[in-house]
Amino acid sequence: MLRLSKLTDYAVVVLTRLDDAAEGGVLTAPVLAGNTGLAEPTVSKVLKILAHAGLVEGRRGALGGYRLTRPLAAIPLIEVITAMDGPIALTACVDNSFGVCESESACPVRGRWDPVNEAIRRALTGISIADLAGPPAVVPHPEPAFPIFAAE
Amino acid sequence: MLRLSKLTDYAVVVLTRLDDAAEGGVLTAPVLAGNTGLAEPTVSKVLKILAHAGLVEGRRGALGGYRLTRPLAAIPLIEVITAMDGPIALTACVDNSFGVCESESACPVRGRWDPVNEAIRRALTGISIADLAGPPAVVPHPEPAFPIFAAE
DNA sequence: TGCAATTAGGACCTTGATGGTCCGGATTGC
DNA sequence: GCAATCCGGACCATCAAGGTCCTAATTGCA
Repeated sequence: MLRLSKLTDYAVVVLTRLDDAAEGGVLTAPVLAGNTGLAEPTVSKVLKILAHAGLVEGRRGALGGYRLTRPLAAIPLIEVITAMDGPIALTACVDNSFGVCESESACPVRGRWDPVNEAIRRALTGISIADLAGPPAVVPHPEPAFPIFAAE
Repeated sequence: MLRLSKLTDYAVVVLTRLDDAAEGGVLTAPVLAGNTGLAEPTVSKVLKILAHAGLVEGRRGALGGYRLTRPLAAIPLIEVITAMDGPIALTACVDNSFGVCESESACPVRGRWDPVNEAIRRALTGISIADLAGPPAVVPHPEPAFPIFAAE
């Protein structure tokens, strides 16, 4: 499906909600869980990963919480995806690790996926979380009366 | 990881090998399995899916086999990915199917993934299988002495 | 007409990653 | 000292992907 994980989706949602915090203020995981409608442990997990990637900052103790380290506009989408899902690599034999592919000599596309990854990487670098969150422009889903999408 | 399935990888390999067939000639699944180093049932599965998508054509009976319906250069990568992995949709709530997301009203990125999908789709449309298979240009993997890539 | 080769279309099982929860420890403010 | 909160990890369940196999349907040839 070429889909990214739900955690990444959650991460984007949490990040946008985290933007609601007052200047310098922090939001706790339970509060964010309430705002997003996600389960609290899940939100915690997402925040921990994001904190590890340096996208958010956690402050412990009473009055603790999380806050963004940068404005949403300064966070490219690819950074969130990389943090949550790991590096973009469409196939196993695409990174420079050899020896994993038993039919290496017979493989005609060896090392050929790199440009594809690059193309996707470029496409994802130009989009920031702010682009995803807003502006509160026209919602491209004007009340579809029935599901157009054919389930896979 | 934002990776596509192995089957898709196999599909690309099989397609490029299928290109080796003489003009109008066909290759059987066992032969292709031998050429690619993949297991025969797996190759069969891939070919069946590709045939269903109209990318290859199967001919039954003795002297049967598979052949390409188009030259590799006329097959965009995205078509293979769509055939093997299904439509490109990064998140569950991205297609026009509603009602699956319980926190729909609270979700600030609702419908916002579409441009992302579009960006990726565009990036993948410009690449053909022929681009992946060849030309037999410089291999971008000149014998790396050690793995540079940090395993996830 | 019968037989062999081959694709077509599934069913089936196994395995691994993902999603999600929980617990103990460390830190901070009151 | 106590309560609130993050931090780090372990843990388990679920589900889709990967892979194999079996039974038709079709085709060419003897």
